[in-house]
Amino acid sequence: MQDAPNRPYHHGDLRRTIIETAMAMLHEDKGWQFTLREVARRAGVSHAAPYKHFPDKAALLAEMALLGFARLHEELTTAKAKRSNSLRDEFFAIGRAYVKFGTSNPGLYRLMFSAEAGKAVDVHLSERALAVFGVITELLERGQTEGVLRKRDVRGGAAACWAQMHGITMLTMEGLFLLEKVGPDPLDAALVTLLEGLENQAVNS
Amino acid sequence: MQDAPNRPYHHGDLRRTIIETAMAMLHEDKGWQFTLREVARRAGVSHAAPYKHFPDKAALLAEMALLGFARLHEELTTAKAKRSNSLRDEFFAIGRAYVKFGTSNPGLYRLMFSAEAGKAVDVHLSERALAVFGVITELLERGQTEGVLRKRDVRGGAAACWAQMHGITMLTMEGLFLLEKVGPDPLDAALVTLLEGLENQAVNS
DNA sequence: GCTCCAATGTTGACAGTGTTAACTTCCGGA
DNA sequence: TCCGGAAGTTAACACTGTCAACATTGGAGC
Repeated sequence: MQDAPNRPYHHGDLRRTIIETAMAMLHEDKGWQFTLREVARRAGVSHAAPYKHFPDKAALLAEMALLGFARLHEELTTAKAKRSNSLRDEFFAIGRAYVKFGTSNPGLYRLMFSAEAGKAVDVHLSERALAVFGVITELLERGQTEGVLRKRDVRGGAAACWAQMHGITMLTMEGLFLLEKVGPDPLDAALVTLLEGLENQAVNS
Repeated sequence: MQDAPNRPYHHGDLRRTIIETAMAMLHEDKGWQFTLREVARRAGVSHAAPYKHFPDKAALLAEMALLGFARLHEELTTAKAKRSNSLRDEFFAIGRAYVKFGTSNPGLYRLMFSAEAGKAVDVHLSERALAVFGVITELLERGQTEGVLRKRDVRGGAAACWAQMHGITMLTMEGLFLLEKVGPDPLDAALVTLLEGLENQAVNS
């Protein structure tokens, strides 16, 4: 069932095909726009076929956004696993992985934070999106118990981290971090500043 | 010429009318989308009339984005002027003003950072956009010479500030700063964290 | 094994969009 | 006075998202 390659059913499992095709188009067209009809065309079905699987274009977008959060979460956790040394290393690893995800998939990242309808809130309250947020929260908690970070409402700190990473990612994606404006390595500069705002000043090696 | 109120010419000065109408629509429809034809309709002209003043819809958008940067710059400088006390106060005043601008004009703010075409870079290199960035840079420089902020490449610090404010603004606008996730006052928490990352730790009252 | 249902896919249509070309109107300078 | 060109209009083109009516077909129940 999950292996039959050709056309096991009527067409094959559309739904998956549609999502994959749409993802691919999101990747190539940097404009992060794609049309439902074009997706259908590439999938080799008629223009109305997608409506048998998604009530709406917005529904497809929402599903793709969820998928995006899953992938982002995955990348963050693998980045975190790779170096389990100091908290500082972990912090930078996660930060860079986050930004890299955005710059590697600008269309998808955009989608995740627009959602083209009042649905944004729904998507971000989903389990998968919260998992991403959880990675940050967890890191902060660990830092506080270790005494490396100053003790404070973790949620506020997480908000700061999230906003900072999101901001850096968006501005980088858009190509707005121009050398004249922002110096040679704005990403690291921003991460360092953020980290030092979180750190416990007493513990300074 | 610049005062004739009724219909001095063929219709009046479209161009301005078009921009104003589009701005108004951007304000009401939270979807930050508007159609050129609807703009023309409201302006009382035919749907092709705007093309005598703008080669493209993108051109209109770009012009509106520029206008947005001018307004943002204005708000930041007035916020800065109001309290010229400590640098810390000024910092918070500017930060809050920035975020407030975004949340009060979500459609416009979105537009300023999307620009719907490769034109984003052009817009952000414009004089007006750079002026906004200059407000931040200036603040940091002042802080460094006063010794309140630690000495470092100002451009990096400005990048951090910009990213942080942009991130906070976007997430707030989108309604993603949900209490459960992020605590009671994420805006202040983020600003405090940012500021303390910039501060000189020796000078701590 | 046959029958019928419901899921899946197709065709054709509708309203609406951005954009362009051909046409009309009309102001201001020669 | 006349006329060029700017400003506005109309009509069309190729699209889009969405929906209703129709066709196909795989599998559940007899």
